[in-house]
Amino acid sequence: MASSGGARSPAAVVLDDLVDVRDRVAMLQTVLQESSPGATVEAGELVEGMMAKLSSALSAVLGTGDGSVASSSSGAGGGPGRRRRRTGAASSGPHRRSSSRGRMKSPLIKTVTATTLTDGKSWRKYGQKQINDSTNPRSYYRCTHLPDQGCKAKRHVHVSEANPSEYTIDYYGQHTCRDPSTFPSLIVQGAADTAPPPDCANLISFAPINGANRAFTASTSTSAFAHHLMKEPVDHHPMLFSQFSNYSSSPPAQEGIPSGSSSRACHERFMQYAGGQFVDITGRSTSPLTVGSAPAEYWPVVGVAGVDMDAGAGMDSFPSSPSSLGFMSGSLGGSFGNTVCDDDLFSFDS
DNA sequence: CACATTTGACCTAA
DNA sequence: TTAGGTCAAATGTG
Repeated sequence: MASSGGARSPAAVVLDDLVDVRDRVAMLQTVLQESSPGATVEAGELVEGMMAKLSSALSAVLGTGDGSVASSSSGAGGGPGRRRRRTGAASSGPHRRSSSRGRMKSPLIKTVTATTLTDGKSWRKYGQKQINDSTNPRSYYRCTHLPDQGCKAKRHVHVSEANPSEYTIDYYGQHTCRDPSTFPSLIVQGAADTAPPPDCANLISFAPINGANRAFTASTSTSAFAHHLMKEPVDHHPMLFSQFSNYSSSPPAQEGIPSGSSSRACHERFMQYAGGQFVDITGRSTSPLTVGSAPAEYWPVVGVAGVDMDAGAGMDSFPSSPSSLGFMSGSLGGSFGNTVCDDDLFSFDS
């Protein structure tokens, strides 16, 4: 990506990258259609999701998106102030909101199944609903930082019917907050230990947190990637510790686990973006129960480019807002560089 | 007291 | 009309 283009605007760079990725995905889709039908179904769904994601991103870049930035209603500017009287709310006019409720929601970013609800982010439950086709209720969470930072990330959680000990979590919207506990730490490391197969271009790999057994598993739609994404437990890298140790952390809130303690947040994410491909990403989280963080595809590229598109829900790992990627400052100018691979690398010399 | 969760009402898209 | 998603008062918890 912005290999040498210091002159190009970040948006342009991102746009090019997204277009490129989309094209690649399209090609992959074509290839898959020609391979075995069995594996194709899943992969096909994955590709569809990716394409949707890319389209969404492109729309955002082009300014044609749904304007997830239009935070007029979501309390970004400070949630308070909207009190709705229960009685006669709808008819009493003032409290009625036309488009700020209901189905206005961020696009689904990711669906994962996990044995714990801890994903490295701080969530606040705002509702629970018995869903028609499910025996278990669905719980609604939004980022704890919605009021103070306007973070619109949400997630829907419901107990897996197939396996009650697991949760199926749908992530919506991206985290724009700067929760220290989830502040991403990116590092490019040699792809040595977890080199994905060559056919896994644009692959992001997240290692399970702490090597703990509680790890996200791939969702139905992304299981194809799961194997690579959750590859292996990886130790945190000292250099990251030192580099980001200034961020304190607030432990992620989790169901049944009050977020009170505070500790350092050593959230680490490693990724490598080389030659237009994400080679490897590993992460570590602080919470003992934590699962790894991030569900697979967090589109770090978005963060790099600073495009505010809905990339990662539950985005524990890759806040896509430029602000939350401060340590990558300088990268926008195209100076991705000091890392292992070629021009499309994250810069850490903040 | 501050913040999180619960829960029924409200709202909107399908 | 219904189902899903959200709001916000009430309640719980540290």
